[in-house]
Amino acid sequence: MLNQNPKLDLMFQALADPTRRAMIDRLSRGPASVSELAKPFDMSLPAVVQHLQALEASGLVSSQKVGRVRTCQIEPEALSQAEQWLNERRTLWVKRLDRLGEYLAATEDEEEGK
Amino acid sequence: MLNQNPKLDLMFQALADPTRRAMIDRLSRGPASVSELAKPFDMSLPAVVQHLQALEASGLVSSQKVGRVRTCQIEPEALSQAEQWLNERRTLWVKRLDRLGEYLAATEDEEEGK
DNA sequence: TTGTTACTTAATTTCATGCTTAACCAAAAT
DNA sequence: ATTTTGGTTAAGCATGAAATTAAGTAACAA
Repeated sequence: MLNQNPKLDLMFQALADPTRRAMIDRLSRGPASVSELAKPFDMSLPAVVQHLQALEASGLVSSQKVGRVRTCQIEPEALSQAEQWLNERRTLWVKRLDRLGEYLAATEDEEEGK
Repeated sequence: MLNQNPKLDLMFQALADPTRRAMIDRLSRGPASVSELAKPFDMSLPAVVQHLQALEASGLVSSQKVGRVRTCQIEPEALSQAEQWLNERRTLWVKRLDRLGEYLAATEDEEEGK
């Protein structure tokens, strides 16, 4: 079938979870360690790390370990890809609506011209 | 802490499936009936309808039934909401990076001035 | 060197998702 | 009136995702 883009699957899947969106929200304000990221959540650390793995697998977040601390940050380019997918479809639709509107306006003018 | 916006859960969840994205892609080119939407997929009709229900539950797609034909279309406002969520976080991050860049440039100037 | 911090890995349980077939309904067509 | 078309409902099944606890490792601190 059309449009096999498995990276988008992983991105939107990652974004579907409120915990993971909250993590992205936190990271949009600056980098954070795993335990900083975990702090707001009432959830075990391994659970948080699994969410983080989903975010990294999707490419939305990256991380490096220095000493024993893993620091995470947003990958804006990946966010942008998801954003663009949505934007392209939406504007296609909207432009179609615009053309339809113009057509209707034109045919109304014809009616008036009779 | 959690779940400020459950509608976003449903939207991103809906977008995570390639079949459903292909449906949105199709609908971005204009409205379609259920069986038109189903045609490209090697999948039973009930399966297609279930995907459609996920799209409608999320608000990304709406439909009306006339006679025995259900016609579906995109809800651009919903697409836009998902788009905005991504855009806000990304631009927050990017602006932060810009400020950091300016700061670094400024401290380098100081070094040079010594 | 001993303990604490900051994760990491593994095993398990529970619940949701995506798909199927079968049966059903109601509008159109013949 | 009967059949076909377009869609709906229901039940069941296989898979995968989200969480848990328990146990382990490696860095750093006392």
